Amino acid sequence: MFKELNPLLHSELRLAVMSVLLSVESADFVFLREQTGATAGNLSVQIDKLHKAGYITVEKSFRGKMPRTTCAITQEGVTAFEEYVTALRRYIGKGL
Amino acid sequence: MFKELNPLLHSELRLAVMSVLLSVESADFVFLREQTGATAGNLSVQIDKLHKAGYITVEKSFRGKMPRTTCAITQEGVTAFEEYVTALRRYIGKGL
DNA sequence: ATATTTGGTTTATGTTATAAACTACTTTAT
DNA sequence: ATAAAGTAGTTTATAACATAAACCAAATAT
Repeated sequence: MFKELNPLLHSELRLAVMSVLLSVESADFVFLREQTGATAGNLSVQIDKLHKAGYITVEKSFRGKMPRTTCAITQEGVTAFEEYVTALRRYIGKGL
Repeated sequence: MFKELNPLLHSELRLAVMSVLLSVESADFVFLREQTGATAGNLSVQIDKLHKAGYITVEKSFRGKMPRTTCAITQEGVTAFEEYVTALRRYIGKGL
């Protein structure tokens, strides 16, 4: 009856990160922190989990002398997100 | 940008329970266990949380000599669910 | 009589989310 | 030149959560 909700996506912050990345092509750490309102620590951890799952890419570079972390969603991430949304429908009904 | 997702509802099993209760008027423990596929222990705990939050009513009675637990969603529960779904929209976009 | 099933609850454990503390470095003010 | 403050994160400690396993009480089947 109820399909499992991908636990990697069923997390408020990770879901927010994916949501932002779906709409912007790529985003750096600071932008994600601002958009999601998360603390840097929490964001760092959740980015790592999404990265290890293969749902996002993470590139470290320098903007001038300052470090910079840039994230983007992968095709795998897009697919996983879509499947999550589909599964979620069962739970929340036609309402959404 | 992202509204908080009510943590009481942002749980796979509690969401499934609410989903069932939204569609059936009332349901007993066994029915909920069957529909959700949850273990009895987990279900017991989650029903308790939803009850304490005022989202569902829990009535204990006997069917013959066997105990029976019957649950139903409250108006408060319906409202909370609807708000959860609304908030969720922000995260999952038009996709759903 | 004893073993199994039913309908649960309680408790123990592993997982998760999160904040707080920390690292490393840069910029700005003195 | 040095100190103070800011930037961009990571690591770690803790609290909350989900879940399974163990348990209880009564009924039913063997």
